[in-house]
Amino acid sequence: MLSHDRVWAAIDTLAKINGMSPSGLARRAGLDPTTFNRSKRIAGDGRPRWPSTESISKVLEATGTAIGDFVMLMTPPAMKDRLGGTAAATPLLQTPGNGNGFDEDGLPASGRWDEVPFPGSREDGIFALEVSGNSMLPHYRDGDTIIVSPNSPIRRGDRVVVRTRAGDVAPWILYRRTTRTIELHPIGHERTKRVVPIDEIDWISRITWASQ
Amino acid sequence: MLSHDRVWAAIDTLAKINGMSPSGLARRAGLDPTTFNRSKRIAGDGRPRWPSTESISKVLEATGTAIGDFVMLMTPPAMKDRLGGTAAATPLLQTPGNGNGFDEDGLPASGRWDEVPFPGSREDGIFALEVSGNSMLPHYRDGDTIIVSPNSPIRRGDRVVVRTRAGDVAPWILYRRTTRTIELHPIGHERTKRVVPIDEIDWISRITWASQ
DNA sequence: GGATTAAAAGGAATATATACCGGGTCAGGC
DNA sequence: GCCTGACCCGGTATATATTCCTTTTAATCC
Repeated sequence: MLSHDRVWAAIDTLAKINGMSPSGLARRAGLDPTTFNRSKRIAGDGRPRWPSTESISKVLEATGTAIGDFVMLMTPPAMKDRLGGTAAATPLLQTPGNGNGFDEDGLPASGRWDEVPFPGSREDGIFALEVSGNSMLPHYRDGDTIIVSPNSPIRRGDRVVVRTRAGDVAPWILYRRTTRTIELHPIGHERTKRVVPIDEIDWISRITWASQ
Repeated sequence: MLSHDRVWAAIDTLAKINGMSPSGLARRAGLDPTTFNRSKRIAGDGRPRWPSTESISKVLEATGTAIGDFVMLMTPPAMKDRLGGTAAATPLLQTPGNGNGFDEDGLPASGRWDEVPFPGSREDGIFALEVSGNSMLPHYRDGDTIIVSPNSPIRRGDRVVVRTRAGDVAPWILYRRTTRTIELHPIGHERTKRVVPIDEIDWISRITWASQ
């Protein structure tokens, strides 16, 4: 989905990546420098104000940013520093579930990440998680590596990694998705299914591969 | 980037996917049914008119569509590969079990192979198999891709692909290996374990990855 | 400290997208 | 044929984003 604050956050991040302020970014895109002012993001009556699609288009054009990259900026695990990155190794978080390894934006915090040889440039936003414990047998065994692709579209039945606002990071099977909640089924036998309100979800990313 | 006609094309496609017309989609999203009319997409003076970001957000919300899916709809060759990454091509055999497609060394013979985006050149010997049928649930589902690496060392407990002299190609779990026989356990519930004499084995290769 | 510059707030004017309205077209049902 | 409903066009009114302008704040340089 597309939320008001994330669109604006993505614009701020895009400006920062390109070494500009929001007003500088607007000017560079041929817009009025005040277009992205924080004071223009919420109307006087509290109603949220959105940037127009055309303004977003101009900003992408001006910075040479692909729409997919912009989506990454809106998606927390899609990190800003990946935009211009060149490295090809995939970050590996070895101890999922403890809520660490990610910064407050849900991005992998540097310093806590190892790397694993798997294709996928930083632009893809792909990262890896190492499974600890055997609670997800028979699907994943202790030590298995799962590859997470934040930009892959997610369909019902897909295996996903979910991070909650509480900081839990765990694999699930996405079952039912409504506008307010998502239903997650466990991978493996030891856990039970959950119905989680959307606002408690930090991010969801699809699991595309798993080591055997 | 984000172009005017692609945004509108994506809205049309999104409507069609959900079995609606553009006006029906607008109504469903709580917008005026004429919002997406073709007559509203270009102003009288020829100036392009864009849907607002808020309208796009409402449409995604109403159809339960992720922003990533919408981007895919905007991308002309709606990339079908669900890998989400850029990767080299790996030979893919789509109909395992027929005994063909491999040369006498057990490596993929050219001419009969499709390709799938996964890293690994033919020099690595890496190839892919597409799972047909659900006999290996819950491990592999119909359509899953498994990556086979003939040069990886094999240990007990590993998941392997075995080709017999009879020409069968199938995934197994390697269990016990003696000088004369190997014991193979099934992947999934529908099959039973086998003890196979070594001389009936054409080759064994380890499964290193599986698409999810 | 004073000058300069960039950034941002806040208000008014303008530009642009949406809502609303009436009418035309087309397909399906009676 | 006639009705109904969905869809779309074209015009006007309204809502909303942007522009333009002025003022304030903050950082930098002299």
